[in-house]
Amino acid sequence: MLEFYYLNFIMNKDIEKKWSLKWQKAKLYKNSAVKGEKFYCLDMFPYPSGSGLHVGHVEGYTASDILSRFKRMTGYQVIHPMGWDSFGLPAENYAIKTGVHPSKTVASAIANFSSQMENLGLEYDWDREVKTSSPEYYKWTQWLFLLLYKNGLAYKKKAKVNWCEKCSTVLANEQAETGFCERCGDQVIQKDLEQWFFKIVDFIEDQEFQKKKIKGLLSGLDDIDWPQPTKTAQKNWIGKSIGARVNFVVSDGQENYNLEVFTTRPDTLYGCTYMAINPEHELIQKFSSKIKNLAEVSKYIAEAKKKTEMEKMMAIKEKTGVELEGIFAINPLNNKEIKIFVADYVLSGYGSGAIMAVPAHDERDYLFAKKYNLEIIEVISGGDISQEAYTGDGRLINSDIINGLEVKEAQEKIIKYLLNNKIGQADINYRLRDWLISRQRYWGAPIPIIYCDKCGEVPVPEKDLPVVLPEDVNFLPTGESPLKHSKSFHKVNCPVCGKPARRENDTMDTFVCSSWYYFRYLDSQNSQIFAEKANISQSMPVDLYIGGADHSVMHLLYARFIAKVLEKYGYSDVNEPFQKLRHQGMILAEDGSKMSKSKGSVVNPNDVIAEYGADTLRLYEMFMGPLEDPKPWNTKNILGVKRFLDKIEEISSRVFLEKFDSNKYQDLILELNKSIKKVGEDIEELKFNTAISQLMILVNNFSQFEVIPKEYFQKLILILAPFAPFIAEELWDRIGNQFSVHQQNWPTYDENLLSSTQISLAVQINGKTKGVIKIAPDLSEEEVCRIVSGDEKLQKYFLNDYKKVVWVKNKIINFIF
RNA sequence: GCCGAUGUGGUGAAAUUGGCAAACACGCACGACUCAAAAUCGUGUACCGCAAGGUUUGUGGGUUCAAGUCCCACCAUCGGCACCA
Repeated sequence: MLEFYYLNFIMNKDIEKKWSLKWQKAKLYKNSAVKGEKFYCLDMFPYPSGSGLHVGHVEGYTASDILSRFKRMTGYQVIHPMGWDSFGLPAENYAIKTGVHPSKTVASAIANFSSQMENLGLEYDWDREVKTSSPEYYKWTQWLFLLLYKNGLAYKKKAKVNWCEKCSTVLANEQAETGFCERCGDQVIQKDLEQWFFKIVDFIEDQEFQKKKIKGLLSGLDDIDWPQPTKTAQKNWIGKSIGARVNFVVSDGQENYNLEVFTTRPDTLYGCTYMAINPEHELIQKFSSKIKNLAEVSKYIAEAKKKTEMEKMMAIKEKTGVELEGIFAINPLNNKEIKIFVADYVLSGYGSGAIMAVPAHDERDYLFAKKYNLEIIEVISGGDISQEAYTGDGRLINSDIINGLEVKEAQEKIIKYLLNNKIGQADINYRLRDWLISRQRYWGAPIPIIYCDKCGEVPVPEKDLPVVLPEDVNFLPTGESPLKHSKSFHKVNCPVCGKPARRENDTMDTFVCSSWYYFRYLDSQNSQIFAEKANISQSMPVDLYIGGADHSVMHLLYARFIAKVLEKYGYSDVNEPFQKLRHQGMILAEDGSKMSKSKGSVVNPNDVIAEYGADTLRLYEMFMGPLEDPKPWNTKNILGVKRFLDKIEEISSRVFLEKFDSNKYQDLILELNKSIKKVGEDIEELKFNTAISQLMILVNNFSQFEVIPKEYFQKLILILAPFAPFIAEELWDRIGNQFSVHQQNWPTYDENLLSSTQISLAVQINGKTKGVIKIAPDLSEEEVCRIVSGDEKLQKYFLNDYKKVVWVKNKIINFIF
């Protein structure tokens, strides 16, 4: 008993510290010496925040850690790196609040994160570590920018951007979705600014370049093993619409103007009864002198501009607009004059910013037409347009040349007609826009462009990279880029003519930094190139990428885009960077809601480690449920896995070496073999919860024996090792084995033993299970029938003859009466 | 509104992918050890019933010898998107 307490005492902290020091010294996880197939296991690298690792990080990182360890034990050369997504707004905002320079807060956060990771026993290869805010890293982020720039994929244009007054910065569409700044919650307004864009739209479809076929962002999705919802989210985000462009003539009776509109329903063109343009459309300027009610129109436009996203959302049911009196449009099919409205339900960034409205067959146009008493012409039969718009299929009516056709045929015929008469053509539109990458912020990678009075926009020569982020910057937001006022930063001469020039003030979106980091891991020290192509060929693609579902769209889409750019220009030969992707589900508070600071329901992994130890935390999080499901935290349940580990430790004191009679251990041997198989298979499929329950069953088996042969116990320790690396190492040591358990091979199991074991077969009468019989595997139907009819308990069911037997070998026998 | 996911005991969950529903844990109850408590160990624990037996995977229908699993309709919860013509 005394010994037992002693064991418990030295568990946890002491052994954890002891072994992690030893592991570090031994550089256990460097795989350079190992032969065998590569396995690239990638975690989404964290943003090193001041609050440290979250239990959600622990979940994903433990999962990849278990798999990496298992893969290494089964002979793979595992690449399992970690790094820091250390540029970005949070560090800068924190700096603004406290006055402490971001480089300092980031450095201490990284120190904290890495020590937490070490405490958790995560086996990263720290020689590969990258930090996006270090000049050695962002040099290559800038190089990447230049690669895109040189190939016409990075360009500058004036654009309406989402602007947050409080943060004094441009926000990506994704960061301003609600109409309020994602970071500070302030209202987002629209502002016209010169901005840098990456041409992501060019990579939506497949392309050919120098006889190479580059698969696009859409078709590439077919080749990868990702959660279907994530693929669908990407597809929807890209938002491909197939339709036609139609030429409308806009006129005031004298002067004509050609206006093309995009539609997915060219078949409904005869039902077009008005046209609507967005409030910023150039048509208004063009005809300003001809619009009779210009004052009213201007007022509407001004109001529309002021609308918050919130009000716009409310307006989904209540459409507004103003007719442009004095001008009209002509439907090119029937030359009918139709009214033109300015309406804010028409988006400026999509298509040409103008629509042909078909109230009978479009819900939005229907609402608008009802409100303003506009004509509604039914052109597709099948609905009741006195009640609502009909968007389904049917035969065309009131449509001259396409009357009687089905929707699909009508579309084809109309497109042909448009083309023949030069009034339109087939067209495709995407919801995805080019990627706005400039930020008027300090804590990011500077955009490597120089402006010269004489030579204009000049890219920084590659030899001058990195363009170092200056330290002498007042990073308090002023409405302009903080870099604008750094003297040292702008002390530069034009690389072309040598005259004094100025640098670009903007920095890059942090998503640019995180779009290529998985390449850098493969050659993190290289100062000549972002990553040697040979290294890339050898190690890419990533075999498993684990990270939160919150990155389903942005990060993953941008990373795929950049990978495709690198492939196109010959720097890599992978098209899809992440072969398999899995998300860890969100860990919720005990009551099933999101963990929140204000409610005080956030669980700090440090506390759990302090109380129960790292192995317990790892095991608990993996035992909670399926990796991908959202799961509520339950402090009580931690005890279950804690007891399980204590039990193993207790058993270890009963391990002995002497000769033994294996016949006494038949059941244990069988369970051990079963477990080696099942745990291995479950890890491979990321089903850690069931792997652990099998380990528990096995341990319960062990605990029934007074004395336990070392041979068996050490196999248990081996299959436990990926889950609970500290305790496994400690017990491996205690039973007298050489350091380290983490350098051993995964044990093998006896397939013959498993397949020759008796199985239990369900016996059903009329489809209901009435009993179970134990039989040898692979018995025939006749033999099983004989056994069943001889079975005492089942005999009573066989008073009459049965009509039919359903026999599924090794599974079930069903007698139908 | 649209898209997606989920729904199984008091709780977290499992179910070889159409073949014994509730494995493994938590909790609870009772018992052992203890002066006592904690810890630990043992037994029980889906529901109804003393039992034989019957019922049960959000609801209603269907396919099948057999449905938690497949099909149809509906309901609830969670997550994402926001007028993309």
